[in-house]
Amino acid sequence: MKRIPEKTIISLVNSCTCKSHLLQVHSHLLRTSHFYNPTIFLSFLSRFALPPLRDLSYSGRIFSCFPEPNVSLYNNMIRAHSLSRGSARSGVQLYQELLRSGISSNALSETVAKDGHQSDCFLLTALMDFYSCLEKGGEACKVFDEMSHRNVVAWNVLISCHTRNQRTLVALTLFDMMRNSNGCQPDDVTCLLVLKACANLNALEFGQKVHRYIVEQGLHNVKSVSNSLITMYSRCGCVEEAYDVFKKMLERDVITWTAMISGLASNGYGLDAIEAFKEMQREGIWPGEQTFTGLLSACSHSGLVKEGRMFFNTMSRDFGVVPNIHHYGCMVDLLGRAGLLDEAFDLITSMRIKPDAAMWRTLLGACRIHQHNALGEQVIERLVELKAQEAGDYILLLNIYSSAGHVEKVMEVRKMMKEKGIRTTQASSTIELKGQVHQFFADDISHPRKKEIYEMLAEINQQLRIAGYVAEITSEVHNVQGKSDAYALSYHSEKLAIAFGVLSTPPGTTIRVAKDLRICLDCHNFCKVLSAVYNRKVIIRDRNRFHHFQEGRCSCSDYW
DNA sequence: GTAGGGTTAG
Repeated sequence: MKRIPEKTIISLVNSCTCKSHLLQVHSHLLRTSHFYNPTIFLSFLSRFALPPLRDLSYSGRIFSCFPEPNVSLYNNMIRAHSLSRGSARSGVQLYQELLRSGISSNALSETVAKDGHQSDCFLLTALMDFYSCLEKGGEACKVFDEMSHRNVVAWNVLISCHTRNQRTLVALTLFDMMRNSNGCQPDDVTCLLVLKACANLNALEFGQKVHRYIVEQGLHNVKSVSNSLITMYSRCGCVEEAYDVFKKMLERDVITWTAMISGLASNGYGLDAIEAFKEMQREGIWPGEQTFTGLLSACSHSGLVKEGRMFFNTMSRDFGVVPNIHHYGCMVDLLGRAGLLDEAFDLITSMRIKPDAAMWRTLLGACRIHQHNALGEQVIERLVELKAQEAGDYILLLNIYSSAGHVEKVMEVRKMMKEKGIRTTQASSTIELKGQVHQFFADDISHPRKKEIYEMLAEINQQLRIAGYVAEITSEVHNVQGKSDAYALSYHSEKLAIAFGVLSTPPGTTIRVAKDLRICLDCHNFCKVLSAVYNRKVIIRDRNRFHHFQEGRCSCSDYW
């Protein structure tokens, strides 16, 4: 067979527009050993990685067929991938190849420098994102520090790297740094990244600052920025502000509506969420999978069993959205809270999807509300089978036994936890004052104003007792290794944060507290009575659920 | 061309 010249093959490869043609050329090359020519090989890689094919997994696979890839080839592979969207994600596979071949990931930076690409901004940002995906934030920072020219995308990649790797506070700092620098200023993408960080941190004041910047820069007409604002305000418990942004938008898409519906849902405005869903259809916007997650969670948060059932049963028929694990989870939550535990259990066992740990945990929470010991034990067994049981699950089981008065069973679980070496995580509550975040743990004595805080808490307790508040200490167990529960109960982290809030804000100011675990029944009652006695709105966010306390009432249909 | 908005149940 006549050997085809290299040039011809490359132009042939470049003219291929579909995968099957490329594969034909590929098999011909393998037969003639042409494939192992690095230049031809690279043209192949690029062809697969770039539009219109953009098949990164395939280019990864043919790359791993190459018998002796050298560092330069790896570098070019990253480059080929960097020229396509989602490059860094497939870069993870590439990284594993690198490790197997004995080249360290840091060598990539060196390679890029050696090959004279250090001024290539696109390649370096792709490299940063690549490190970020590998959770190697330090390496990403290093690349950023050594970049001679940083454009706004490089900053955004850095910010996204920190938010992705649980360093949300750093993301906020970077926003300030960018604004104070002489170089590029935050753009729409920077704003939505930072707003997401604010939403996670419950950092309302910082979020408001970003909002002001958005208006100053005229970015408020960018749809994605407005969508992020809606989420930020909702996640900080400010539905009115979220609705305000929503109302002012000139054009709303499915994401806008979903953000608004979910915001209303998590803040306890179930009926408004359903109303918004109907309005959305009147405006001719077609709902998506996530719209239904928001809608069903609205029903579960507000105890709307009939409505939830109706949406769940018709979503697939009327809107073509097949229920996924989140939808089923919302239904289990909805039925469980309503006390329909058997129905919830049947729903889980009848699903075509395999239930995950979170699903069983939802049911376990319902067993705890309705004190259903037998089912609770069964659910724990399922979690053990999944090897997914966590401290929080045993605490729930403890509370199920404890409120049913099964002292022996409580001791049994405690013993089991000790034997298995299960450690509980310490809960904390945060409160933002003048842009500064204060964190409290249970029985915390580390705050500089601890004396005033404890005195204020004692005074609050006294006032609330007069109003009829009785500390509930029998049914709630929170910390197995801790001191006596009665002691720990009166100094829960949220109570300390609230006392600090009452102490340091003028009368009538809303108190906003974020808690990382769930609020207990006693603290819930405490907040209810406090909102009436002190005439203050109290908003507690525990995980993703909001509790709005006002005039002695809470927005939730049940206590959590 | 590289970054990027809605869900994730307790």
